[in-house]
Amino acid sequence: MSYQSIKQEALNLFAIHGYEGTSLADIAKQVGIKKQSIYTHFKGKDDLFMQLLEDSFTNEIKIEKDYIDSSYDQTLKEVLWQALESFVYRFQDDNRLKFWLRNTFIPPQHLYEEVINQLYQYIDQVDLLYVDRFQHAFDKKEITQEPAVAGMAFSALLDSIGVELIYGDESRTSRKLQASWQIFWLGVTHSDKTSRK
Amino acid sequence: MSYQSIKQEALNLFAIHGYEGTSLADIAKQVGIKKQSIYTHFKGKDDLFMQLLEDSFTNEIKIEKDYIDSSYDQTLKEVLWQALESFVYRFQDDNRLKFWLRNTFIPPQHLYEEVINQLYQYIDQVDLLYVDRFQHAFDKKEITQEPAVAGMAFSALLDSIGVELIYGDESRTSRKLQASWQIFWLGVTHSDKTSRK
DNA sequence: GATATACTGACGACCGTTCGTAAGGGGTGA
DNA sequence: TCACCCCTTACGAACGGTCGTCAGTATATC
Repeated sequence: MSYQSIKQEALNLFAIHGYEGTSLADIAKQVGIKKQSIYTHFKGKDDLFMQLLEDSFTNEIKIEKDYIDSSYDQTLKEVLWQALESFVYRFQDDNRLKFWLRNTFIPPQHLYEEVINQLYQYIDQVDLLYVDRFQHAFDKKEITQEPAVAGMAFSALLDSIGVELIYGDESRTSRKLQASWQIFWLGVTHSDKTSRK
Repeated sequence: MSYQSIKQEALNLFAIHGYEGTSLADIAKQVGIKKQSIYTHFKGKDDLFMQLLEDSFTNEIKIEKDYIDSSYDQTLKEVLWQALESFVYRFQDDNRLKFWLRNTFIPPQHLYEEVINQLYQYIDQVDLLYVDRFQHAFDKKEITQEPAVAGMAFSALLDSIGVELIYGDESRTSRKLQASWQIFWLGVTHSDKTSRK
């Protein structure tokens, strides 16, 4: 079924070259059809793009939710580190995450509203998941810093790894991940009571 | 002189809409001339873009260097916090930083090599500046973690703030900056003993 | 025959770029 | 002072391309 093929190839191309950098002719060529045939399955370029965005949104939310929900019997340290590792792995292995990151970061101008709307939904939902998980760890005295603060800092850590992944230098990504993680974990488990911001 | 005007307006547009999202006609319109007139001053779109990139590169390097060089009599904590604040301020105030971040993050495909080359030069030089500064602070026992690790972690912090700035939610940027900074500073000053400062 | 799918052909719009030309100012020599 | 040339700057017209899109048609399946 070329409906799926079109989606697959479009996802790959949009992930690498972005919306403006990918033409319908490029997509059709990858699938092995003519660009006009895309209109049999989609209303147009915007429709195709938005369907992919919604798919990715649903997919990313589900992955995060499943992972966090099934993580309450592990230690927070394990959970977070694995989350970081799987983030790196999925970025390199699967174009869906790359598509999501790239096109929410730099959306096509005329679809900005709709894209950013989905992005904010995603951020809110994921943040909620993490805050709950951090609260749980805080109650179990795994961390000493407030769950909201620790959650925000972890979210920032994920962002910075995303940046590094897009920049593309693997060894640098690895070093930065190691360093950030080390400092982060020391920070959230800090025990000096006299310390304040 | 419209040479400067073209540069100025092109910088603004490239910063907001990116390379592909900005046409020569758009730039010319902002300046108040026709698009053909741009060719009086520049070889073409690529030439204009690359000149802006080099300007921004030089500018960013100089700002960082001047700031770090003149910071050795302040405490590291002050220096880093001010660096973060001025990063946020400059991003919102001046399009040059926005241009630099956006177009090194997502460069036009056919200029990828040249752009990424400049970016790596920038990263290397800035990292060097920071590592030296962190080493200085380490020697003065302002931090407990290794300078290279602390520097990397701080660089990651900057990246994550950059992401948040581009996402555009101001209150969220502020909260994330606060949280990340708090965790970061606790992390780099972490000690096994529960000693007061 | 109805339906789903993919094609040919063509469209208007916009893209970056080139060419020839016109306007303006400054310096020069008569 | 004036006429001349040069050089910079800007523009109209047009080029070859690519873009997303649409209408009409052919083909295969059931």
